[in-house]
Amino acid sequence: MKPGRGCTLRRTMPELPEVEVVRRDLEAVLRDCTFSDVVVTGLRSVRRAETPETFVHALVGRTVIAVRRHGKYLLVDLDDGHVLVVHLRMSGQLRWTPDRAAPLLAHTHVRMRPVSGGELRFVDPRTFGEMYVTTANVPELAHLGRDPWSDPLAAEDWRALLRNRRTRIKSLLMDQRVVVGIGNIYSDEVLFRMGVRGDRPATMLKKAQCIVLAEALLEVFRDAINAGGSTLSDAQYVDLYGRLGTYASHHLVYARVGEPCVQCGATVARMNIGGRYSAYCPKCQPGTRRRRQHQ
DNA sequence: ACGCCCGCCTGTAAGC
DNA sequence: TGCTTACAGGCGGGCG
Repeated sequence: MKPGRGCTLRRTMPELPEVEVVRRDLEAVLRDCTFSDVVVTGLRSVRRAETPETFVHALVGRTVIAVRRHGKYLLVDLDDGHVLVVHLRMSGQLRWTPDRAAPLLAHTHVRMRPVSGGELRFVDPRTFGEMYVTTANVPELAHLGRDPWSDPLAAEDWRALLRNRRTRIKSLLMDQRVVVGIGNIYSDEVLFRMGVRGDRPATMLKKAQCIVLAEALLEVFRDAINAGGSTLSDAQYVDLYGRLGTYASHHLVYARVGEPCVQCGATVARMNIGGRYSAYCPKCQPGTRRRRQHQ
């Protein structure tokens, strides 16, 4: 029997705003640092490397030039032209401690030590996250689309992207080959502001809705970054220092299933789109012909 | 070529 | 109260 859970959508995985918050702190901490020592205890976190030693050797003695971000990927530029790529996926965290003797959190898989002291730790219970060192052009990320924060899309850009796309709009927003950084939380939040249900075909978006999309996405990202990102009840996402993000309290639909819509009072509902749950307001985000059968 | 769906994992909480 | 089990999620790869 299928359990009727009312409280889904409570998982936080870092999306663009959360990764940007981490990037800023990470750059402040790592810039001009030279790694003296790297300890790998979780093999899965460095699974792309031939061996853990390969990963370690690529980092030891290297100095960090800058820390960039593309979508949900962190890109740490090294002085030899290589790039340390970090993806937190579902449950990964980067944590900084000035004290190397500080107790390790459970699921600490990689520890990176700058000459100047302190320690950067990669913590990841589900081990979906990973890190690897690659060449400057980062071929692994060549298939990814534009970053809508560092390279914002205008309404016309969105129109061009959505044209002739039969994909459901939510799936398209979350398709990292099209634009990077948008996951379940921020796609739901933006779709609510657009007044569009996530299962509508992307190609059906009108010009006015594209204008809202362009504006709402930047506004939501800006507010989320300023709030330190979204941390939900699982407290899965925290920043480099373990601090929680407060943007979840500003969510209008995500993780609010069963609660009244802030705009119209209708009950926030959920639907499955491409195997992912989506929260939406049945009134503010009207569907097409189909009538809802229950409730 | 493009859409869709599985597998990877494990903490959590529903359900007994 | 305690045990079992379904489930969420991003992404890569395989399938249709």
